[in-house]
Amino acid sequence: MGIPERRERERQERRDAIVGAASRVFLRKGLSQATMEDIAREAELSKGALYLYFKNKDELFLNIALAALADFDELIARVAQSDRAPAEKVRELLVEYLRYAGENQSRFQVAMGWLVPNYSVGDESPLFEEYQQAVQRVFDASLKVLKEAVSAGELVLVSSAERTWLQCWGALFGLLIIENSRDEIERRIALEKPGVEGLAQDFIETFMGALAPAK
Amino acid sequence: MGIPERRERERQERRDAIVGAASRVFLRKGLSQATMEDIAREAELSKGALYLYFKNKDELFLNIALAALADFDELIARVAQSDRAPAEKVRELLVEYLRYAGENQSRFQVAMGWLVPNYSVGDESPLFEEYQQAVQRVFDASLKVLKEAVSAGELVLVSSAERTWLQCWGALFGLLIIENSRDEIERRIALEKPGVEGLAQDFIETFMGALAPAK
Amino acid sequence: MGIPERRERERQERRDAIVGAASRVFLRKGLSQATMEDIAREAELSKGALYLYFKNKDELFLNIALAALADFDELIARVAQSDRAPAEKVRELLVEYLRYAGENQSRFQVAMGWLVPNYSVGDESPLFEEYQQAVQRVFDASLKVLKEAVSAGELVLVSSAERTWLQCWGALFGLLIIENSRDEIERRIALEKPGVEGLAQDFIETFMGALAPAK
Amino acid sequence: MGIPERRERERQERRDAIVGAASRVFLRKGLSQATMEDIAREAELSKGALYLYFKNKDELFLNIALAALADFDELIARVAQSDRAPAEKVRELLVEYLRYAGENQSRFQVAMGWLVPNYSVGDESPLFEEYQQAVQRVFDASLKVLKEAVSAGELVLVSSAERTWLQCWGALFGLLIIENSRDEIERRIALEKPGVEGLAQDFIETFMGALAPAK
DNA sequence: AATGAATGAGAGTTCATTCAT
DNA sequence: TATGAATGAACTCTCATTCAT
Repeated sequence: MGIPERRERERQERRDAIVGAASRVFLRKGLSQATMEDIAREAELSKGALYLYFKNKDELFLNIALAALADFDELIARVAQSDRAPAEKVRELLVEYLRYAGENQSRFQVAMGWLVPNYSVGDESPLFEEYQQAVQRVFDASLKVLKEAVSAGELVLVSSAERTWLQCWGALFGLLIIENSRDEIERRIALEKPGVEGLAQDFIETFMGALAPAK
Repeated sequence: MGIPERRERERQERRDAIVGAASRVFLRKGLSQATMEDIAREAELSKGALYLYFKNKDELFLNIALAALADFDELIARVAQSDRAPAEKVRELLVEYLRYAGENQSRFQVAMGWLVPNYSVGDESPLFEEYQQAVQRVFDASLKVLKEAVSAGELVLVSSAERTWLQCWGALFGLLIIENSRDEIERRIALEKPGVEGLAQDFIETFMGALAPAK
Repeated sequence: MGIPERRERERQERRDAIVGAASRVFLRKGLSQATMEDIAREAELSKGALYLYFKNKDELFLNIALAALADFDELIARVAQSDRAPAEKVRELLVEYLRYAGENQSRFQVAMGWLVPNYSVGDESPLFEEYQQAVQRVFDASLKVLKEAVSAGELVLVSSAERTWLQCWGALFGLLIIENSRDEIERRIALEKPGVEGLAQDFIETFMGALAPAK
Repeated sequence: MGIPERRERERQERRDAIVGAASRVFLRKGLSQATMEDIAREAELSKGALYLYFKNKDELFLNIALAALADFDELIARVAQSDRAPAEKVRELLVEYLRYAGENQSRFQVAMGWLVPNYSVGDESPLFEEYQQAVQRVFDASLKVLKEAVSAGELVLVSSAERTWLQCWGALFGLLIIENSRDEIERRIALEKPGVEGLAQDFIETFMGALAPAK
């Protein structure tokens, strides 16, 4: 517990603080509208200080995305190794996914934000490839959970596992966007309570119901 | 059909051409990264000319969204007035919605883009209120179609019509985003054919199936 | 003499004005110390306007250098085609070179400035190759004039033509720098009149004298 | 030899090490493009430590120049006090000058760099006057060596001693720049071997030859 | 009505300098 | 004495908007 250790720990804390500040700002404004000035202010630092921790704006973004994807890796592994029945694992995976998205709104949205045109990042960064691989890895690992439930005969698909999974993921993605856009939506549509809350959660039931084999 | 009429007609045509050009550019680049220069070039006009037709970039954006919403008004009315069975109207509505989204990708994405943080526009524009009202109008009109099918006993819902409709709309929204982000996805995930195509289309069947009453 | 012609002419004039302003600033401050702001102010324009005429700072610099090198091309061709005796052409070339350097101090210094470490320009610009080739062309063309005088037996060299030429060029380069640095030098050394004026001119006589064959 | 003495000695050694590191960096990158970070890394120190020894970047620069000028003082004195013939002292001085320039490329370039616009330093520093005086002193001392050779009748000048000396110095300056810019030159001109090497050396012979009286 | 040159605020990024430790 | 994190001013470059023609 010497000085270098404390330095290193503080450095890591500061990095994390920046990542947190940046994801909040990215969530609020979107990648291209968020300025380094905004992020610095949110992190209560000077603009220049950001560059002591991240090479540039793209790498800051990619680090956030990678952090979320690393969390997914872990989440998926935890579910896969649990001792539930295969079909239960699928449900558990979806539930955990939503829980994570709810608890880490900003990080989650940033990680998934590339689906929207102007989020896209230049691919020159050396981190970009790492990021691509992480997306693939997460997709594959979660797909594997579904496939095992199918192999076990616990779920029945109408199309390929990949396509089914994409459909589920895409629908949840849309529903999460809507849940997260509550303010924007309420500025436009008057809704009865409970409004948009829990939409994605409900979808899981629909989805699992549709895959359960007729008894 | 005097000269002022022709003038006015030509002015409107030019406005439409700009709206078309702008939505293509917004689709390609996203709202904040599309420049007025880009739009002018796409419209084969000078930058300055854009300002003769639209007060600023925000109003240009809002006009696109309003154009799409006007198309929806028409589309919904057409379906509502058709002589199909109520439940069929719901299916028809969804199919038409997707068809429109496919045929007018750019206009559609722009109109729906406000759900995503970085698309959001300042709300100072006088057009903004008009836009809000249009969203509400479209939502209500389409919701009415669903409610009629429920009243007719042709569809059975587990939760409120509003909520069901939001769920359907949100899921389709996510799936359309994914279909439209094919390139970005393929940069990250290797997929077997047919990739992301038709995901939303398939979802309609799932959705309608879930609502059909047990016979 | 229509409007487009006038536009084009004005555009070219503006370009030239910027080139002039930029070379004055580059001369005063050096490439890396001169800011686009400085240049804009000198040209009585806004910063942004510079970018309407030149892609970036490097290309602005390279355009100046290329303009000077084009002048050299012409100058050398004019001397080479004159009907003087070969050795006289060499002297003429040097005299003209100095005259040009005197009359276009800033442009000349900028074109030659790359010999000094921090003038150096990134070599990514497509203009850079053109620039390299122009330097080579000027060097070769002027060297040819010297070689002809040698072939004609009018001059006698102790080492290779290339090396002799480099020596002459290098010495003149140093002397011109000193002449152009009069202010800096006078801040440091008290000199009798005429100070540093005409140093390079005098050197030509020394140089030509050293090459003339003993009779 | 108490503790304070050792302290002082160590401090001076550290200063010298920084001066050495800085001149290497200045040589590589030029004054304005060398960063304090670069210098600190080269000196294997932290950025902050540089400021314990030098007030700011300008003073660091001036210290390098002063160090070189002090070396020149010594060099000139050594030559002046040797027991050679006066004309030989002149040659010796030039040879030693080149030797020093070759062996201390970086220090030399920095000391002489003020002749080139972009090296120039603000003249607010209190060291600036000292620097000016040192330049004058070196120039006068070396000029005296030339004058003695002339008085002794061993050299014959066509113009004033001062002017002759400036001419020699300027030409050598140009040639040394060229020798030191080998890389930049080779990026632009294809030269036969030996390229630019020894150009200045050769010039000394030409120069001395031109001053030797006809026997 | 239309142009496109011009503006100027503000973006990302760098770096000399300061300062708590 | 030495560190290196932090600052903030200055840099290059972009772009929505204006305006003379």
